[in-house]
Amino acid sequence: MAGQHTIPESLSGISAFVAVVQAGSFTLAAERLGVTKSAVGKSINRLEERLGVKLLRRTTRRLQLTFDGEAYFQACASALDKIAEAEAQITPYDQVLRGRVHIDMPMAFGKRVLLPLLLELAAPHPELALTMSFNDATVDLMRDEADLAIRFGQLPDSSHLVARKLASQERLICGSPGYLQAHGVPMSLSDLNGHRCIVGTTHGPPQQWTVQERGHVMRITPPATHQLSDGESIVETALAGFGLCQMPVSLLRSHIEQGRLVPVLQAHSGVLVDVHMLWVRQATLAPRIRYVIDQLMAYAERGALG
Amino acid sequence: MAGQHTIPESLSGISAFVAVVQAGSFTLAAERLGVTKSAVGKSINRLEERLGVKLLRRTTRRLQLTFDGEAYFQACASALDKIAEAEAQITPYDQVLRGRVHIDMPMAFGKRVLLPLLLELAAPHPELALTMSFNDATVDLMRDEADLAIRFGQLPDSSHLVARKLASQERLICGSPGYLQAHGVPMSLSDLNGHRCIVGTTHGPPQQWTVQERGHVMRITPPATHQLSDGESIVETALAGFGLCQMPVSLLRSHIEQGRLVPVLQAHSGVLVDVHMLWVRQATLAPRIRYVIDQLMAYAERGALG
DNA sequence: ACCAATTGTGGACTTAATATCCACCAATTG
DNA sequence: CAATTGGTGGATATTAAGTCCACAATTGGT
Repeated sequence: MAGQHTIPESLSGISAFVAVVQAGSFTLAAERLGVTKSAVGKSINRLEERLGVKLLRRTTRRLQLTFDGEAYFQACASALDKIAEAEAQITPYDQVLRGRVHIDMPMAFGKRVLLPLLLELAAPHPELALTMSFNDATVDLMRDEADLAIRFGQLPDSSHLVARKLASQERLICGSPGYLQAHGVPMSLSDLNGHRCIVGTTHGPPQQWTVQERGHVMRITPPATHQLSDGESIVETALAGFGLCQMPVSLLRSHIEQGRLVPVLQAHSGVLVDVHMLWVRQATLAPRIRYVIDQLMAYAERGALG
Repeated sequence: MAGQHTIPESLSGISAFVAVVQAGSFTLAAERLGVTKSAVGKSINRLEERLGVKLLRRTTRRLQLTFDGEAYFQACASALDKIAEAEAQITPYDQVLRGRVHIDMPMAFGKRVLLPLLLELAAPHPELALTMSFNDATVDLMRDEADLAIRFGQLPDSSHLVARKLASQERLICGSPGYLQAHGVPMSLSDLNGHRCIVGTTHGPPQQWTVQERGHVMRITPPATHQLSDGESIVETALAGFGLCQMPVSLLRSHIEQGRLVPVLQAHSGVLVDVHMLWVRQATLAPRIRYVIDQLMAYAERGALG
């Protein structure tokens, strides 16, 4: 975002300078930094020369900041402070990641897409244990129930949650060839009223479908022949020829490729729904959780969740 | 003030890291930093190794910050920004200081004490010209009248002025031997009522004297036989035997040492008055002014203004 | 008032960090 | 499918930084 002007010419000497001011003497500063006083002196000389001003007035017994030194010190000290704080917050990955991470996922997407990836990322760390729960409830406050949640669609925006987008999924409306032969292929959204539709339940996958008409995204309520609380079962039901369903493309792709399901109303689908990863905002996240987050982000970047 | 925890282990690699994130690629960052991409890569590897976490996910074509990298970058970028800003504010002393600096000083103190020092500090810089004006007015708003003012006593606290203490001066009450022989030596503060006193004027040196009684500092108004607007003339008048005066010790020392003036009421004097240097707060002070400030502070530190 | 201790400086040398140069691999693009 | 672009890694070179002295200056103790 910002240009390159935000990078100082060099940072060498700054540590020494701040240390000296804080210590009040070259000798003590040198001790704290674990170098000789000579080294400290030269560092500061170099810094002063680079900046073109004197920073410290040295009178053998007492150190005093010059006019410029004062201002420069204020800036540097608080800057270093900030960096030190950031470094302190970083808990290095243990050589061995250990412990348990609980991930809560949508039923179908979780089993089909995420589960193999999670097993793969955990494999190199024998002491890393995973708890994977499958849950299609759109709202899950994960009160100590999970470390990580993956959710489709719009998010409950609460300030104590962190959300990261993993991918965008297209939702498709489709039905089995047998069903479409028997009931006809819908050509417009209003045609849906003559169809059998398989939808979710109140606390499970959405009961409404998201579609677009001439670029406008809208939600419609199709005639709900069957209601199911489990996304995977919805697909199964559609496969068995009991009606149309709208589901993320990742759950349908293999079936479509093998001709067991046929997309319909393609002009009205193509609406993207985001997949997010959520976790509770906290000062320091356990390394094992950070690891899982990072790896999932890496998979997402590679398009493995598409 | 603060401990040594405020200094990060090392700053090396941080510039490179921030540059890479801002540039969005190793190659572009390397170009901006004026080094090879290899160097940048290694810098960041070292940094990651030191911190024990990966900061960047490198996928050959696209860079992405890791969880830790994100947090670390925020801290580092704003820290470097602050340092860069501080460095930008520093105008290096020109090799040759040039221009004019106007210093306004108390009459007597300025002529006796400051003038030689100012001439001395200006000597190495042939192109540095000084304007020195002498003024005993206690309040001087120096509206473009001077770059620097030196003042005794309490300050007009205005937020757009910067004040730096140069020294503490003792004020002594004294009279000439002749006067004291004629009028007697005062032994208590109340004795002053029977004496002839030489004081300042409303817009010149103080009309009141500052004394202490059993540790309490108080201001008294002595019977003002003569009023003079010029501190130096006050001393002259006392020397001539016309009464007692209270003046800073630096203006009296030589006279006392030579026996031309004798301190009285020593138990009640010894009240310190601070000497301050004042200038108008501004973002960037001209180097020549900063130089004069710094040098005067240096003299003060050495006790040359005592 | 002096001696001793402490503190910053500077020069010659040494060490260690860091950059370069090159070849290589991986991913994208026309 | 070459050609181009972007990151990595090893061997080598270079430069930056630190050490180790001896020294000068200042101060505190007795």
